[in-house]
Amino acid sequence: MKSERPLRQTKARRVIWEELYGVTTHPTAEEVYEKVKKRLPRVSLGTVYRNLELLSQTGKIRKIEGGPQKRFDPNTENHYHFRCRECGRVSDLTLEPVVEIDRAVAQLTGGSFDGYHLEVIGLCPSCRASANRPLREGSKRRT
Amino acid sequence: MKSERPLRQTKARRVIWEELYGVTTHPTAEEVYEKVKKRLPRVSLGTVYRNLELLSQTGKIRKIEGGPQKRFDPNTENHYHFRCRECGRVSDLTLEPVVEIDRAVAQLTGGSFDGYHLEVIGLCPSCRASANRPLREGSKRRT
DNA sequence: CTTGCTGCAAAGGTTTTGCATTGTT
DNA sequence: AACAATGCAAAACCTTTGCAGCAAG
Repeated sequence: MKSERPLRQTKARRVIWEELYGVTTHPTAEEVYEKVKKRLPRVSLGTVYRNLELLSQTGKIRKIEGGPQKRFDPNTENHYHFRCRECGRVSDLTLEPVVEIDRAVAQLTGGSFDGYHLEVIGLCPSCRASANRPLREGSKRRT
Repeated sequence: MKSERPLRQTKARRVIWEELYGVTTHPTAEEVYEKVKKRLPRVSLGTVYRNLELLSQTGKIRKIEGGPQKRFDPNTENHYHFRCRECGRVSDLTLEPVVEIDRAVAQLTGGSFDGYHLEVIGLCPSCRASANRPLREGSKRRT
């Protein structure tokens, strides 16, 4: 059912993977691009997008949709996310998987589903702190 | 903390709400626009976007992010969604809220969060059916 | 009357894509 | 030598926004 591809090992691909591996910041494509560019100055944004897409299709990373930009997570294990409604940053919710979710979802879909995504929305500690100040300027930009 | 607005009752606003009320299809802004245009031919996409945003800010509808386009749901009660990885359509998962989720999330965030969204990814029955056919053509377009 | 709302169109931000060239296998 | 992958730039997509006129309160 699933055709396999050659998947050549190229410099760009390797560096993109290396820059993603181990980080817990869930960077956007743009952020990955900036990192990679420091090591491969001639890399293009398009290449970064193409590889992030490929990597997530082959299951090596996870694509996180839900905000204005897609984000990418090298951690493909079953875990949950917290998204700050103010700055847009995504962090991990490190709790052990709620077995009730898996059970309920499996029952509901008759067992046929690829996976699920649990995302909690709130104010991150940093933004909560600045929210208590008089706020001199509107905080609009998402980072 | 929350300033209230006048919120005038305009024709566009009312029709947008009426077209959304009661549907379970989680339409995109474009889809709402198409519906509304049949009753108000001069309505503009911008107006639809502005009102959908306003309606979700005032809590009358729910904004569903997660795909290439935002979708809108008149059902603001706590419920979960199923998204087809093929056609992109979103349907409701009608199970009673998994109390364990609320409990776990509350514990994890120290009780401070706005809400959460559980989205299951899989193949909808319709797309599963066509996936079993020889498939003459690639199915790319999201609807 | 006041000012929020609208239509229109232009701009904005993010992601995708066509094409000639380069790099892997 | 084949052909996947890249860089570059243009295009595609979805959403937001400025502005002048309209309309709800």
